[in-house]
Amino acid sequence: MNIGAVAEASELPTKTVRYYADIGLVTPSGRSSSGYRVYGKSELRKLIFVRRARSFGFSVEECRELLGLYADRDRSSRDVKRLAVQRIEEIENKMRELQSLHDELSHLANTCHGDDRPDCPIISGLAS
Amino acid sequence: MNIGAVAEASELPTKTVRYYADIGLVTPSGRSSSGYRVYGKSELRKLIFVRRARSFGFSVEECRELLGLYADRDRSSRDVKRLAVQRIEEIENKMRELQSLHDELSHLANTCHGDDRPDCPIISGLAS
DNA sequence: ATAAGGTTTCCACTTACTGGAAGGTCAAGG
DNA sequence: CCTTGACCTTCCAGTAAGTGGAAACCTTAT
Repeated sequence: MNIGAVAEASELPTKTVRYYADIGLVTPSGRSSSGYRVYGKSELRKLIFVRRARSFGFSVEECRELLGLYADRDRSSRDVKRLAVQRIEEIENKMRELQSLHDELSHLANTCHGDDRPDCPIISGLAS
Repeated sequence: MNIGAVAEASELPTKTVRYYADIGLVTPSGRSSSGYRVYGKSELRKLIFVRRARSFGFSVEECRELLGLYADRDRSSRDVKRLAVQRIEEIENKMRELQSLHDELSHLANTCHGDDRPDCPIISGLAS
């Protein structure tokens, strides 16, 4: 598989696949005679894994760690669970923050008449 | 006020205040004879405004726009409300995403025994 | 043979700062 | 008067995770 094919199969932009190769996160299995990156099934699986893990909010470095655990099936699941639980807590914090942001902002927006008058509770709310 | 004072008063890092000056978001009212940035009450108000708007998720460029509206009290509140409503929708989208992320991830974490056994549903869940 | 499209490398740009180095300034204490 | 320490200046570099573009090479089809 060339980079375009593996990019499509993994649902990642070509640029991103190349970037992952550059940073050594998922390296191609080899190069063609003309220098094209060549990927196999196992790299494809890793790329899909990374895409999903990234969408779960794992950082690239965490993906690297996860990929290490993934590759080494002798590792305990404890390490993996630790990472996941940490992520869950971060997500919960982020959601709480967003909730209060949302509440404050919609309160302001609701009290704003949104017409041509210059008075705006959003502006004064932010300023106060 | 020197930069340290205005930074403390606005609850922003000095570096950030300097950065805002560099990008022309909040420029000091002048410079002292020795080249120190000098800030007045009006700049302090703007910095506080920006800090709050940033904490609401407005980008720096949106802050610039907001600051323009803020400065020009003849502007209608429609423009401001438009920005705010847009932000609220983005926040709601983000929260929905986070919610499904959270649900999926906690499902995986809950089914993971988290012991020394190498089998891990999180890993296989991400891989599938 | 040529055109289209895929691939290569390299470099710059993005967001919103943050850290650090080298050096100038200011106020207080000895 | 001198020094010390806190504060200030500019400039350079780096962060995360890519994205965009340019110039040139490769492959495939017509």
